[in-house]
Amino acid sequence: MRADEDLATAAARELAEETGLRAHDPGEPAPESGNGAHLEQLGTYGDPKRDPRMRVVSVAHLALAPDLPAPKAGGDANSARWAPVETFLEQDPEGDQTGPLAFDHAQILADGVERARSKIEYSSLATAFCPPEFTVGELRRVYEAVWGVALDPRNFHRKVTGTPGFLVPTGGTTTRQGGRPAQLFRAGGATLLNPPMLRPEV
Amino acid sequence: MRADEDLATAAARELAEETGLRAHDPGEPAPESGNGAHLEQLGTYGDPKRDPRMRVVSVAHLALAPDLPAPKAGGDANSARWAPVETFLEQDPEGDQTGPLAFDHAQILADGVERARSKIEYSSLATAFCPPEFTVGELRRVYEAVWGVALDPRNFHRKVTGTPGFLVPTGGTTTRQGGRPAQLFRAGGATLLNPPMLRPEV
DNA sequence: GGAATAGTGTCTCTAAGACATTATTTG
DNA sequence: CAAATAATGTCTTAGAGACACTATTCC
Repeated sequence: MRADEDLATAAARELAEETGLRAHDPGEPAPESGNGAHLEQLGTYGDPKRDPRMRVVSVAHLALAPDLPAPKAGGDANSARWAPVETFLEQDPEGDQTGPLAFDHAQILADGVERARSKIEYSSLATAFCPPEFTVGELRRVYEAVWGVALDPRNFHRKVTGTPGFLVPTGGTTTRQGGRPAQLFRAGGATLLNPPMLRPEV
Repeated sequence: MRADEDLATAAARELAEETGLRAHDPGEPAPESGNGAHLEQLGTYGDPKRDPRMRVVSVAHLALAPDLPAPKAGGDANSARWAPVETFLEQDPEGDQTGPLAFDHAQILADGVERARSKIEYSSLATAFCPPEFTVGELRRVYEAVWGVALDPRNFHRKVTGTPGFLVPTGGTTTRQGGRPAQLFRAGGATLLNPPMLRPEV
């Protein structure tokens, strides 16, 4: 953090420096220009033994974004890259604790994934994973990817288009390959979904 | 924080020093002995201007407890006392920002209240406001107090007793003044309510 | 008996889950 | 036409909201 920075400002700056993603303020919808990432504070990790070298207190943040520009080398993280979360969250069959992430970062990542899974149930935040204009099918694939389940396309369509303020039709349609064109939507003003979209029980 | 303390440990120690409340680990049910407070991290506040005197980053915690022992003077907070949240969250009709709490503490308190209101929807955490054994009516009054609404006693009874793992009858009954004795329950093992108990829309 | 509180039952309506069908494009 | 994807419709059932009634205590 710099001397004149808020926590969220510092997180947005670091995110931009290492990934090129520009974050917009939470609560506001994604900007028209696209590439705007939703950024929110996740939690603070301060166990005195989490980094054996020295006492470090980390304020973790979670970003949701539709597009992933090539990460920029340099800055704090020379080896920044994108990877699926499963790469780092697989249960180690041996049971030992040597995962691919340092310190408690696997726990932080798991907390972030759970936050995302939980938040898209009760909010319209899944649209943060979509470009400014998107189809119902694209939004459904966001839910399916985040939750790791398959959803019924017909019930999903009925649910999201029936929730007031969730989706606003732009009038446009997609040109696709081998299929009926889909209506385009953008995120509506609603931030809280009522009733929520509960993930199916396992 | 002390050099060997986790964030939660330090918060629990400060809470005990100033209020006498003993916190138990989150995830675990309240201890039999009673007086155990649920404690969880709320969020971290680090705006460089939040305290004009110096740069302070505060990790706020939220505690839920059934009993409120007399706060102990001494320690950091000489004037510790219990008060209803409304005392500090009333909207100032004048519109100026001079509330009774210092710095951004009104915002932190508002965030904590919203966290509590939201969490008792999807979890069995409302039992943290109850003593080890309690009645359905007591649990209902917790919901009514936290949400600030009136709930239908009959629908509430049906809902909470019908949710598996939420309540476990102890067999005992209360002795009351002028009314049918109520069954006593303790918190069951379930932590997540499915389906959730959604607060009524306003 | 009357007041007070606890607990059960019934009806209605919303919404989710399962599933069939129609619509519109490309090749 | 076949294949692919989008969109709408129907039926069933779980569960929330509204409301009436019965049960058990103290006064």
